This record gives sequence, structure tokens and C-alpha cells, in this order.
Amino acid sequence: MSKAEKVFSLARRRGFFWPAYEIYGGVAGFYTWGPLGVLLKNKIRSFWREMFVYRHGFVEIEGPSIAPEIVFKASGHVEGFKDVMVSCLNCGAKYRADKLLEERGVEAPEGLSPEEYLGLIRENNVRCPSCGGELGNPGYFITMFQTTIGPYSDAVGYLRPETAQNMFTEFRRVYEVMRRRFPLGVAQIGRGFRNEISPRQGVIRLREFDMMEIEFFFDPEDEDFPWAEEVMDEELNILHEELIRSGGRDYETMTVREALERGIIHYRSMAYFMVLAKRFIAALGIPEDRQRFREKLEGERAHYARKVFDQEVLLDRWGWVEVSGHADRTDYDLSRHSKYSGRELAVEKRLEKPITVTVREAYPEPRRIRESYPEKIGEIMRSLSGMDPEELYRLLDSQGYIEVAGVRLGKEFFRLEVGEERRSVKKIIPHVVEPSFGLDRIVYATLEYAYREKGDRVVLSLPAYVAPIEAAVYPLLDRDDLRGLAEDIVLELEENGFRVFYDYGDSIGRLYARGDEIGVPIAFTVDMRSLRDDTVTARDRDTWVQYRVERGRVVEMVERLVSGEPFEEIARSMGLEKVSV
RNA sequence: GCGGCCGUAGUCUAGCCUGGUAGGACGCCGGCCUGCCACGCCGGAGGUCCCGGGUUCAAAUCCCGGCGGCCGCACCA
Repeated sequence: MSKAEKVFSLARRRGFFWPAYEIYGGVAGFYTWGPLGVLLKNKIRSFWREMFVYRHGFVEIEGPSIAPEIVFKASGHVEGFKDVMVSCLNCGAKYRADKLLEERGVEAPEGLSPEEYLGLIRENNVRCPSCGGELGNPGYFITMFQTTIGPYSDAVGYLRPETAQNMFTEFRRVYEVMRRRFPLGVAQIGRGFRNEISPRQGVIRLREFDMMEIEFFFDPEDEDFPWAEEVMDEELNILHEELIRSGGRDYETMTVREALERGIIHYRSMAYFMVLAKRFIAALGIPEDRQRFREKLEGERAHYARKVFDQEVLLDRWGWVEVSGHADRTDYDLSRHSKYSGRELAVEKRLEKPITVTVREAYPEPRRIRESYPEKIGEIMRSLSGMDPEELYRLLDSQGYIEVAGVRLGKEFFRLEVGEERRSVKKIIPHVVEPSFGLDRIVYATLEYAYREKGDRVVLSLPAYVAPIEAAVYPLLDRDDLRGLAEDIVLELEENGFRVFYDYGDSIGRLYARGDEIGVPIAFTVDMRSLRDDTVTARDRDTWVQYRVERGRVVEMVERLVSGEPFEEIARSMGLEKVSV
């Protein structure tokens, strides 16, 4: 059995996750997170939020999962991810029409209809690559889930394929609410939906999944990013374009400084988020040498991105798998939404020193226009008043006239003003660097790396700060007096906000084994001595080492463990007596 | 979507070829025992044999279709 199978089997058996709708045979690409899975997921989510959002004064929003079609037209998803598919009339295989033509060296303009594609295919006598059969049945395939909004069937909506768009559509308001603080980091954690053609890798590739994304809005000409300083000497494993093209190794290890100097990473902010991503994944128990950042080449990248690094972790069964993506989305999204909505999505940036700019503006002279076109004056003035004076000047300057209401007005109909103006702000459309994480696969990777076997027993060595259940309490024997004391301890831990795995009735070895298997980092056992001196044993999940601790200090011990302190260190600094077994 | 392999208690599986109505291990529940690492003994519960249809006196078993899983191809913003 592969490790993945073992993890899936454990996940199912103990309730981390399992395929959804099992009683109806299941539906590919949909999974249910069970009781332990939800706890683990929540912890990892909070850990991320703490590390990426709160620590930098970023803000989080929560928008709807469904958006009207216009949003995804603006974002480019409707056009970019509506592929024309053709199928082989003989063997039934399906192909993307554009890719098929491209392979044959046939140039096809973008945005052709399915029939036009088929026409080109017939003209060039392109046949099925696998069986040589004739191609037909052209049609669209959109990897977004489509729905309708409200009772009108023509109000098309889509389930978002990424949470990012909410951050762009709501940008103005967030910027305003944040009192125009800039640069601005906006985060969102939520569901994304992709109607994958063939999702197969369990919880690694879902049709509905959780994403944790940040859009960091900044001025590309003045990248003010102080946090980057502290990570300059930190190392990253990068499989960069040059290395890929030379058919090189898995990755090259270099410092952030070097990556920036060599131009492999362009933005300090992106480099910083990549370091953070590395630390985040490492903190979940995945060693640095099992992580890398792979640069996405031209053609692999999404339509909106100029540069992308995928953070990948090495999984037992599937090899390198993406857990986060770091994209330079430029001003693509805000510019597009600005264009489609007609709203300005710029920020005003205060300049350190006011600058003087030359302003060239043109204003119409109504009296002269009336003299020449008395019957059209109303219409002309209505049109001109809606136009930007600077734009008018530019047009007059370049083409010599303005065409409006069917007449050409030359410069003589305008008052031209050229003057100097002092400016202390400039308007910019922010650029965006986006770190984007796939939560479900991160949880899976965490489980896979935590999965250990000790003889024929399974131990989930989850870091204490993400363990779904923080502590276990067992009576050594199933006796009323021992259980009574154990239950008091359970209650005390629960009152302090911890989840407790309380079990009894079996041999102590079996109890320990059950707790280990779901990753409970520490177990307290009440024995006969506990009744005499009010101490219990504290056992470490990974080493099985035990110390005696006073009952009143059990909570303290768990608190310290969960905050990241190693078991042995806690025992030492608390001056605990080691138990020889 | 295509091709190959596969689908049997919570888990892992035997049985399928050569049709006769399901067996084991672990886990689970109860009891006894034990007294710090899935201890031992006794007892027990738990199965629409993925779903639907067909062939047959009779289908887990043979045939067809569907769903799901794994591998390869394609896809993966």
C-alpha cells in the first residue's frame, strides 16, 4: 500500500475526510471533511491567517462565491477558459480545437466559433491523433460552473474559480474603509469551484475547494516593502526558467538577495511572501528540501499573470504538487474591472515632494461654435462637456480637429490652456502580487508528512499547534476512582479551551495507540500513585517518554506545548521527574 | 473523455476463472483478566458483495449499461 493509500484509509477510518455522497456512489471531485479534518483545517487556516494577514496589518474580507457574468468577462475567465472541444467520430476522444490546430502549425485567430474551428480542421485535413478518425461534434467547454441568478434564465452567473475577483471588485470600498492606507494587503479565505474534466487525486484536486489568498496592492514604481529586509539572507529552492530550459535538477538553492539581484524574482514583496510560504509549509512539518518554487513558463501561466512561481511539495504518490501560487498579476484585474464597470479603480499616492507638471487643456468656445453651427450648438456642447479637457487637447494636437455631432471642429473653436500645476498626489492603478494557497491540499500534505509507522502502529506526528485534539487523558485502569480523577482533569482542560481525547476501558497501550493515531501530542495518565500524591504521568506522543507532573500544572504544560515549545524542554524547565518505564 | 486494471462488514482482504446465496484478520461492543505501550481468554454485533438491467431453476461470480477508484493519454486558469 502506498503512503497515500494509508493516509486515505486512516482519514476515512478516523474521520479526517472521505468521498462525499458515498451512499449514492460518490461524485468525483467532492469530498467531505470529517470531525477531525475540520479541526485540523481550522487550525491550519488560523495559523495562516495569523502568519500572513494579521502580522502585516492586512485585512480580510468575505465575498460571495457566485458572481454575475460581467465579473468574469472583465476578469478574462469567460473568454480565457471557454475552450472549443472537438471529438473523434470514430474513437470518441476529445481534443481542444486550438491545440490540435497549433500542433499542425495552422494559425487560428482567437475567439472562433466551434463551427469555424471545425471548418479549419476540415480544410487542413486534421484527423484524430490517436486513431486517425474524422473529427466532429464541436462545442464549448467552460471549466467554470455556470448558474442562473434569480428567476430570469438570462441572468447568467458563475461560481468563482478563484476568490481573487472579490478583492478586485470590492477594492474601492476596502481602500476607502482602510482610510486610503497604501500599500494595501487584502486577504480572503473561501471556496473556489472548478468543473475539472477529470479530478482524480482525491482531496488534492477537488471541484470545490478552499483557497486562502492575498492580493497585495502596491505602486510598482515605488515598491515600499520594509518586511523584505529581514528575509534577504533566507534561502529558497527555485526551479527557475533558465534551469528548466537547461533540463536541470530539481531546484537551485539561493538567497532572496541573489534571486532579486539575478532578476529571477522581480518584486521584494513576492520574494517575501515566498519565504513566508516556505516557513508556513515547513512549520506544518514538511522539510525545506521537500519544497520548491517552480517558475511557470510562458503558456503555462494564467492569462492575467506576468510571472508565477508555484510552491510545490514532494508527495509520496503524485510527486511535486502545487500548494501555493505566487503571481505578479500586474494591474490587469483592476484595469479590466475599471474598464468594464466604468469606475475609477486608482489610488492617490502622496508624493514626498510636490512636483510641477505641465497641464495642457482645451475648452470649447461656445460663442464661436454658435457662429458657425447655430443649429447644432446644443448637441455639440452636450457632447463636448462630457469629455476630458486634457483628452481634447491631445486630440486637437494630434489630429487637428475634434469630430462631434457630424462636424469637425478645428483648434479655432477652442481655448487652449497650457500651464504649470503643482501636484502632491499622483493617481496610479495599483499592481498586485498574489500569494494564493490551496488549503485542502495543504491539509493533506500535512497529514502525509505527519504519518509515521512505529512497528505495526500508526503515529500522526502533527505539530502540537495544529493537532486537532491537544491532549489525551486516560485512567491506567478502568476503575471508578481513577476515572473520577481523570474526568476532573478532562474538565479542567476543556474549560481552558482545549479539546481532550478521553478514553478508557482498554489496556493502556491500546489507549495510547488510539490517541497517537489521530495525532494527540500529549497524554496524561491517572494511576494509583495519582490518588496518593496528586500527580499524573505526561507522555510524549513521538518519543513515548514520560514525566510525572502535578495535576495542577497539566494545563500549563498543554499551553506551552501548543505554543510550540518542545516536550522535553517543557519538562526540564518545569523541573519534572522522569518516569522510567 | 479514451484505453487498461479494479469495486466484497469501519479497515485490509479470500471467494469470481470452473454460478449453488460470503469466510478471515484487524477494528468495534460486552465480560473476565492484566496493571504503562494495539496483552490474553470468552462472548457478541456488524455485509444493499458499488448501482441498474439481462442470462439462468439459481448471480458476489457470466453478459450489458451506469457510478466510483487507480494507472497511462488528454485536461488541470
